[in-house]
Amino acid sequence: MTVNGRRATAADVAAAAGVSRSTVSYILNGSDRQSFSPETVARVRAAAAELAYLPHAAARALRKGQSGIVLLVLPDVPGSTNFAKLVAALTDAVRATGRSLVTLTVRPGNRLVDALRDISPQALLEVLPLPEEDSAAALAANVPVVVVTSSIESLDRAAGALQVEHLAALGHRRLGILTVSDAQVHPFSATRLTAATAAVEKLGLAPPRVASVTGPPDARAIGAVATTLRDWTTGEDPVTAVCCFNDLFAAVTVAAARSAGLDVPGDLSIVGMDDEPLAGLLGPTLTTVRYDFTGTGAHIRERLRHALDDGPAAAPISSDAVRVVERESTAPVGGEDAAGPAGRDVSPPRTS
Amino acid sequence: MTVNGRRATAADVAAAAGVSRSTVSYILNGSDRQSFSPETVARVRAAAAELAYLPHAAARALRKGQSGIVLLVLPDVPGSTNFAKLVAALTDAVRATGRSLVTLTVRPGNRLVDALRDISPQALLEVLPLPEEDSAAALAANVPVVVVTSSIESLDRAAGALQVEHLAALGHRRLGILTVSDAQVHPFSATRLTAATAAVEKLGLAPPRVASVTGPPDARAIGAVATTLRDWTTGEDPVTAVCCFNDLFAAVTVAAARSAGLDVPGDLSIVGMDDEPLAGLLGPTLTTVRYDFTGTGAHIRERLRHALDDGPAAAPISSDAVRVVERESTAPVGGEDAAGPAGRDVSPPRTS
DNA sequence: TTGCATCACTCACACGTGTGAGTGACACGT
DNA sequence: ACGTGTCACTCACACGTGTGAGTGATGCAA
Repeated sequence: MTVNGRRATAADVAAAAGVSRSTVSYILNGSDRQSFSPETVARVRAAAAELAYLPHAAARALRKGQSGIVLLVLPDVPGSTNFAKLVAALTDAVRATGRSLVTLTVRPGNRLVDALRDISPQALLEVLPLPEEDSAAALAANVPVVVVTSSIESLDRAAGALQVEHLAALGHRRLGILTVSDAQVHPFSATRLTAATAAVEKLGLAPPRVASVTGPPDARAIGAVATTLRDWTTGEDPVTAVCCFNDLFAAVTVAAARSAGLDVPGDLSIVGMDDEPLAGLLGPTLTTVRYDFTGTGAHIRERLRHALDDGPAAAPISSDAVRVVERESTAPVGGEDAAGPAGRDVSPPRTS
Repeated sequence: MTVNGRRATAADVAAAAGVSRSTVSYILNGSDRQSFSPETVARVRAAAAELAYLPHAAARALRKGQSGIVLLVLPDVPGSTNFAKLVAALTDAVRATGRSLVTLTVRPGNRLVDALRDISPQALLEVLPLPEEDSAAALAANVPVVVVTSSIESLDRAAGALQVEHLAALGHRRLGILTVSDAQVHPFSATRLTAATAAVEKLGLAPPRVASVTGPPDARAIGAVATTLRDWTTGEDPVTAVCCFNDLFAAVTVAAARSAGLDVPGDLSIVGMDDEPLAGLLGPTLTTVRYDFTGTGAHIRERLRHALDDGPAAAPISSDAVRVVERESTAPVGGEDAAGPAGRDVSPPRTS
């Protein structure tokens, strides 16, 4: 409610209830060091409700010395399922500590240091390394930075390994690994790549072929990948399966395979990552790796409590929150049927 | 820089420069009502830089009565390209008014009214209707709400019409329109649907068949759409082309057509919407409608200036920021070749 | 000298909270 | 009557800014 044009303050509530402003503050914040008669409490509560009183966040932050705002700094990446799922999990995690998570999209012309003049967060969550200038500003403003990337790392490691293990279980012995050179996602791509190569070694497979794609997943990329695939699949000891950085580039690889005259999964199995919604609707439907961020959310919650509320140090995160979604784009090595296994999650029903 | 454990304040800068705190404030804010000697200005600037002084956002907000924060309230929707592009455009638009945009993800257990205890935005941007409780809270907190949906509406209208016009230009006279019943996206789906039906009428086509899909784009949806397609394409005056709510459901429709024994685009042309990154990588690649939100950003900027800075009322938005991306899933009616036109944006190269 | 304007700067208040310290009234035990 | 303790509540400060009003010094015209 607004009282003569301005939003209601604690003083308005106090006046309406016939008590002092301190009384209002004590009652609404429920201090255990003060006591008030039940009828006063009721009167204050009623007045607050009547006026729809909401304490002014800036004033509260100034007085308490902490804002209750956790700022998630995101680069300006195109919408990805995993980021959306991650944001949802982090939102819940921050809420569970009694704070609020808001997201800042950092892009050219909108730097973190600009935003810090308008918002004073209690902590920063960063999922990708901040520009030097920005982390310096965070340091100067005395805002602790919690690096989410390190909490996801174990998931990425597990995911990279899962791709390889899945293909190895299907009998593939010679794999190709397709990574990307985009600097923005380098933390993820590097982790997945090293995990995949480590898994190859651990399983005793042949040394993998590795290639890196530059630029967006478009026609040019398809051409480039097609060239790579022709190279990989000719000669002796050809590659029979490819691990891709994500579902987008897996789709690129499918298209490239087609243009190179390779059947998927007959000649080449392809496994993606992230389980984008469209992955189950491609032809062939895409085998991929799906992330579950609920464990990550819990882990970040503990790390926040440690950093902000003097809680105990967070335990290492478990990495079993990642699993293969088996669809049509992978098949046992040497399998002559072009159909592949029926998709486990999504498959066109054959009902008449 | 932190001075004895706390972040530097204007008082620290003043002490370092040997002036009063007011002088620091006046110099750093560049008031034209006060004048200072050049050497004092230099000394203050140097001290501020030395201490990496950043004014406390909450204190500034409290004093000025406005926070400079614009809060974009987003529902918990899975990552979509259009939302990501929209957020980027809005970020720039808000920055152009000298404020900062942050995004709040509203989901069960994380209501706007909770967040408003931690953050006091100067304005709200809503892209989907807020729950009653939340808009009441915004009203009570005296925070103006700028409805983005209404600025996008003209784009949605143009997009819905474009789907129909594109198919009509290919000679299709009897269309199906596939919308969704998800309440969350109802503002968009409703606008696109009415625009499409209006375009059908305007072009003098046969009355369209309309169906609504419930639930996510999964196997169940494919089955349901397949049934619908069989109905639409049998009997006299069959449907030869379908407009879909977005690319996800267009992909569902492609899969459904395949399971119904229909060739795309030979028997049925399908046009999607949003130009998701994967749309150009499906088989067949998807003809779709692509949004450009730069005009929307400029419009929202003007509306913010009107609402917050006493600027003039914003002019109506132009709606030419939407265009068809022609790929393989649409073809002239009755065309017997299953290949369709070569994708204009993305097509697998046929080089050997 | 006096009056007045300009310059360079400082004083002091207000924004809306949260909270430690204080205060008057009352009850109770001695 | 008097000290002591509890109850119900209020006073007053501090958080860090932005800014209108004020102030002493200097210059300059009369």
